Amino acid sequence: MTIIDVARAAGVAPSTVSYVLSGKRSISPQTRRAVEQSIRKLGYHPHAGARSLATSRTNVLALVAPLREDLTVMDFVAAVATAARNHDQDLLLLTKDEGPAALRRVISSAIADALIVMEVEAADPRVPTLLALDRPVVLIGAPDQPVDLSSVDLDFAAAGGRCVEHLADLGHRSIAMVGPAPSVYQRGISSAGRFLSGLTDAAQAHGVVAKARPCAHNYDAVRACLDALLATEPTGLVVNNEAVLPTVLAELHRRGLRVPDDISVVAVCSDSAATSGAVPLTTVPIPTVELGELAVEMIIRQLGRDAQPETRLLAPRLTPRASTALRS
Amino acid sequence: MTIIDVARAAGVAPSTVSYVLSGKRSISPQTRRAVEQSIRKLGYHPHAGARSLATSRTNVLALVAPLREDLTVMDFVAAVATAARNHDQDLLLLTKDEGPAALRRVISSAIADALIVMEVEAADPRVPTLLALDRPVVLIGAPDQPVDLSSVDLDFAAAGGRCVEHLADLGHRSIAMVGPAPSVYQRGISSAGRFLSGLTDAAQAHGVVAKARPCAHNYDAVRACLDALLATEPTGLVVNNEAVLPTVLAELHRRGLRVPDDISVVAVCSDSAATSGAVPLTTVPIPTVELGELAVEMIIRQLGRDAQPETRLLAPRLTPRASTALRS
DNA sequence: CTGAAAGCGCTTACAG
DNA sequence: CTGAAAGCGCTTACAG
Repeated sequence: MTIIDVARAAGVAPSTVSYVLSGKRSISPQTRRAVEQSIRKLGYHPHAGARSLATSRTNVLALVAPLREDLTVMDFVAAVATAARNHDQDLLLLTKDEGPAALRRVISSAIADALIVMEVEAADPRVPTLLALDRPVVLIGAPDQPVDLSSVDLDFAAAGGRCVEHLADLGHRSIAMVGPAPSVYQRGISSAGRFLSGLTDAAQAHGVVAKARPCAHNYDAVRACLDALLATEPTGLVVNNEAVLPTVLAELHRRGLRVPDDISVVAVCSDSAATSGAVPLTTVPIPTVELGELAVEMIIRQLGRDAQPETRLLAPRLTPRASTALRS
Repeated sequence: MTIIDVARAAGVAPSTVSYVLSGKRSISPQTRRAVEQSIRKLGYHPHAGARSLATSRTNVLALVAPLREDLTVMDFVAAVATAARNHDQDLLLLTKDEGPAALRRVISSAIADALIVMEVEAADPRVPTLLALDRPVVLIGAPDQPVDLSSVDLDFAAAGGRCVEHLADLGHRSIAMVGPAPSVYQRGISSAGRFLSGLTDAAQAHGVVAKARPCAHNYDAVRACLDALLATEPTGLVVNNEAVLPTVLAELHRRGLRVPDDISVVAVCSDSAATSGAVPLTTVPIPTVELGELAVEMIIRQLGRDAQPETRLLAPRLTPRASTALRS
């Protein structure tokens, strides 16, 4: 089933079929109709390899994702996959631990046209490769030190600030934050640091006392973290660590702290995590759908003409729910 | 950077480079060395499209996944991606909601060689397409009515039985089960039904009273479900619904039921969910890594010679932890 | 508005 | 053990 079969069935030359498909030159209505009918009747799909050989374009985007158990990562993968299809691109999935060689391979072999890379760390060994590739690249998650690559991210500094502002508006004067695992800070995932400094700055600006701690993903770490944070009896708690969120809430309950009566809680998490517990949580969601769509749009734009690297930070939005209340 | 450049650099014919790469004929050690050196020096990667055009093989596997917020789905995607790379295949990611047309497109366009499809439902519209494609297909999750396609899955009937057996061994005589959402049963995801009947059969065999309820993913549903299940004061609880697990545990605590003192809990969930709360949970994990590896192996085998469709159900393993104890 | 043909970069019979 | 050449199925200048 090739373009020649379609051409024969429609009584035209193969090149005409090609032009009907690409729309790159004007075709008489009758010819177009005949060709389109043959295509449909024969169920013709052009051979991707042949097309890629002729055009040096694959219409495949590669997404490099850290494939761990993490709902936010899952959300991003889903968002990028959907956005890619909306732009007539297929999505190749690469795992983070394949390293720089996989990026070279996929581009040099013309398996994909461009790369979307999640969670690029400070001093990430993939950055030099990404730059050398000289292909469209968009990072999801702005890196610590700015590199000469495009990226999209939530404005985590503003998000940290927004959480403080919300609690301050409700009269809270002492707040605490459960952060990501220490390893996240160490690896230089900048969102963690930016959230923290946004929170700290806003606390200062609002005259609020703020205390922050990282928190690893296990029960003992959660207990130790809360022991430290609750010592000064904060009335507001910010949780920027979706993995430990259920455990944090369970632990507050165990300690006799009612939400929001004794302590207000605002979390950075997905909507489904926010609404599955007894108390619906006030959240600043990570806009994965918008970020995925934006990343794909930027890649597509770069595939057209070569654009300058740009960084787009989306403004956070806070969804108030029942877990935050006026300080009693 | 083509095979001709490599050939020139090594002083051989392009076909020789090809044969060095494929190992399909014997090459003198000197020639081989020269070619391999040129390949490395030039950083040569064969053009995937050209290769696919010449061989009608892409070395790409397509995975059709339901991209919702679900850690088990994430685990499967990660497992299949890793297994694919271990077999020198790349992974194209398709979403479940693209439907049958996407399957035809990907195969007819020679974008991928074979399909791994998750969560095929009873009367799934994709099944006829999958059969008509006449390409290697492996389902992850055995469908309700057996179809003429290969599949891999956990033996959910045995898993349900294993949970009962474990609780019965500990002296429990009345148990309850929190099942997946009603919609899951309705859609005919067979794992839910098979788990339930395995549990029911084993209960009968062990002289245990068992009560089961589906449970949607929100707080009210969890409360209603537990209201119904706890009315008869079971001493053992089986949770086959990872999404509501934290909420179920929180709700038990709220009702003053201590785990495992008042009620033993065994869950079907990932290890990370099992160990993040106050009480480490006895679990029957879904062996996503093994299933993903198995699915890829079966696909690769089918790509070689055409094999008969086969269904492989992996035996469940139960990991005892602190959430189950002798009935007091 | 349409066609004939070169060329994209591989693989693999065919030949030696 | 190695090479020259046909062919895979497209696209796109070139020509009319």
